[in-house]
Amino acid sequence: MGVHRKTRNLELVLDAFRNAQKALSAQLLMERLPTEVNRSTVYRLLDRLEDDGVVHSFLASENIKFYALCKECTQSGHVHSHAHFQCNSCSQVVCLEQDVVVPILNQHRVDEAQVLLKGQCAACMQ
Amino acid sequence: MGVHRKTRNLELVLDAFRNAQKALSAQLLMERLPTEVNRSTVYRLLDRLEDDGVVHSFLASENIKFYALCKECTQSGHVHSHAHFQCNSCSQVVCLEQDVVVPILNQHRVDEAQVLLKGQCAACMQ
DNA sequence: GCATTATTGCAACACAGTCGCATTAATTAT
DNA sequence: ATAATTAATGCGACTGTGTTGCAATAATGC
Repeated sequence: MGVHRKTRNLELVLDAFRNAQKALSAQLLMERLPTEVNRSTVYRLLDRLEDDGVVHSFLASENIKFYALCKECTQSGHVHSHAHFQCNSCSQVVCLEQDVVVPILNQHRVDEAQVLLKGQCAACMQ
Repeated sequence: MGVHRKTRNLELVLDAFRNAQKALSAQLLMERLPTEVNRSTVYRLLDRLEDDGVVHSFLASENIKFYALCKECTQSGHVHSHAHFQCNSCSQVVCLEQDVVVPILNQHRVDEAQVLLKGQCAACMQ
């Protein structure tokens, strides 16, 4: 787990993710924190949490990195064959249950698959 | 096709993609152009080519947008269920032939799937 | 050739994310 | 409990990708 101290900021970040129940960008995360936390600190916390297998990250629209709590990851390596969904209307991002069938390639060795499905979420289709 | 003029820069960009035979970021593209072309111009050309269905774009590592020539796209809409592969060692990005099986979701309507496979390419495995 | 207007280059900007460094605070040893 | 250690933080400056307004340039149609 590396060296860690149980700081207030760390708890705030984890609480935010638990309450959100979805993926958050650094920006969205900061907006959800009850007290202001420095931008650098937030990025550093996210990096650490990712290293420790607590959250995973992936890219969504507009070149923005999203983070979400991991369910099946260990520190030794992230396992993220599950897909992510982003709504083109409200931009919300969620982790999906579905695993993605990673094609077998003879020219390359695939270690990881990042899958982002885009479309409309239930709320925005009404 | 919108309104277009056959400019030297446009030809240079298209030639670069044809010669590259792989996906390029704006940065990589500029490095491959025989004469210097302004950064804004390059981005504007890429936007236009994407609108016209000539190239498609997707995000790779480090939040960098890559572009590649389209083979089956029309102006009316891009079709990109094929996957992309990026090598973790040399960072090269290529389009794969394989189509991706997009899972069926009852909570969302999926319009598009962005799939980035990451690992090691043949050249880097030696 | 001339007029029209798309394209270009420039400079300034916006934004996500990073880094060095001095300060603060969580943990450990005494 | 107090002091020492060092991880975590905040700040400011910075990097890199991508965008935008505007004046100058050049491709096209006549």
